[in-house]
Amino acid sequence: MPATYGLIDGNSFYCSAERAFAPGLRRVPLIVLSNNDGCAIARSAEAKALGVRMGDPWHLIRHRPGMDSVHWQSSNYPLYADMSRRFYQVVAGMVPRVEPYSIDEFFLDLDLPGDLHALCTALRAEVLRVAKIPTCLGWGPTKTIAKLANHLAKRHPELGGLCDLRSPELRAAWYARLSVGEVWGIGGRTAEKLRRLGVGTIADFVALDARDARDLLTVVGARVQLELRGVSCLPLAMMAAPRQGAAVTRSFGRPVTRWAEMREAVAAFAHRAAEKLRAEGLVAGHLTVFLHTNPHNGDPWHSGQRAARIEPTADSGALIGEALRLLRSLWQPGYRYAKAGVMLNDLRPEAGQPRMLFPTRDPVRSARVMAAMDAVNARHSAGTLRPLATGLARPWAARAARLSPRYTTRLEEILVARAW
DNA sequence: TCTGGGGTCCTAGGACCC
DNA sequence: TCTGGGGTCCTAGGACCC
Repeated sequence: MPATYGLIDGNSFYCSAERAFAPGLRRVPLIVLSNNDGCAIARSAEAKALGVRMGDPWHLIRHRPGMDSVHWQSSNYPLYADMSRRFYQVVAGMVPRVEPYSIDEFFLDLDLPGDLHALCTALRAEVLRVAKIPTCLGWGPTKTIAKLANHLAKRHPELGGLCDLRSPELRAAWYARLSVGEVWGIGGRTAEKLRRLGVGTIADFVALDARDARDLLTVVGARVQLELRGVSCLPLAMMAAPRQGAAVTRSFGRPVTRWAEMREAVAAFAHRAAEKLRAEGLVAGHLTVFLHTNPHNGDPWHSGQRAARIEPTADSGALIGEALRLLRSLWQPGYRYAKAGVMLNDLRPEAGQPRMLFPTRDPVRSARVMAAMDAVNARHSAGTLRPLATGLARPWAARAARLSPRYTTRLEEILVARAW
């Protein structure tokens, strides 16, 4: 187990990714909106200074004073995924043991010889130079402390983007000043529960009797407490754990009221989920479909969810068929549906699946058809070939009014971008 | 008019089974 | 008066994370 864990993450990662290819965005307050151009999910420092908060619905705050200087972008996940890959390559080139934690964060084993401060400074500079992503880096004896150190590096610019929490004395000083809700794994609900019991700071929480921590917050909270005390419970996992599920869920660009539209949307979600499975060589033995109306706008509420065990498969047609069968039992006309989704679970490797005694389709033929479709879509672009059930016009598709070009993965979009 | 998507883990009651 | 226990699966929801 490493003696020192590090955490490096990108500052306002999606904003930084947008700015990497659009110098004109570098000096303006910038936000990136969630799917459907809904909420602010990334804000540049300038946008934060203007009071845009994480998760603010843009349509509710855009008319506030000062907001007209804020530039917004639709989210562009292929771009961010590619920027993340570049970020990772730089990090992995300088640190031997790296755990990808999220699209913009990596845990590091910093149990390395030499001047740690100098290494971390060089790492940040190299990520900025090569991947064009500004970062912060924190480190300490456990992952939870590294996460806290990273949080401090971000919150306190005077630290120069770096924060070393290896010293117990330094940690104690910060613990006394910081709210327990700032700890990784202690969310708003838990922080409020603790506050009502007189546990306000991290120092209060660390001083809590271990049995009380466990009784109050289960094993999860007990582990957080141990980690904050400097006892490492969370190892570095360089290999990603096998995924347990694959979900495709979307808010619609406008309310869906017609069965034909809902059927097409759910078929498209099932097809996309099937593509995710095939990309990883997995099949699913369990499928869930859900739908619901808008919980925010006063529309009559209706929601439903239905699941079924299925013959393990990654075949788009088979999964669409199962999804639509479940959807039919959920559909109630007369409602304005805002969102639906398909979730696949009980995933396992396709290879080595036992042969069904009475298969309902020819598995060899299915695999050939899917492989051919995936190959065409990889060579041309996603959605070039797809099951007809997923619809042509797609009136339910999410809004994305200001999508940046996929600078790093689509040559034709760069050419369009240059013509701007 | 417009309020994200995709994960993980945990809990709880009811149905059903042996 | 006393009315089993343990397992799985289902639906639903809560909490947390990015």
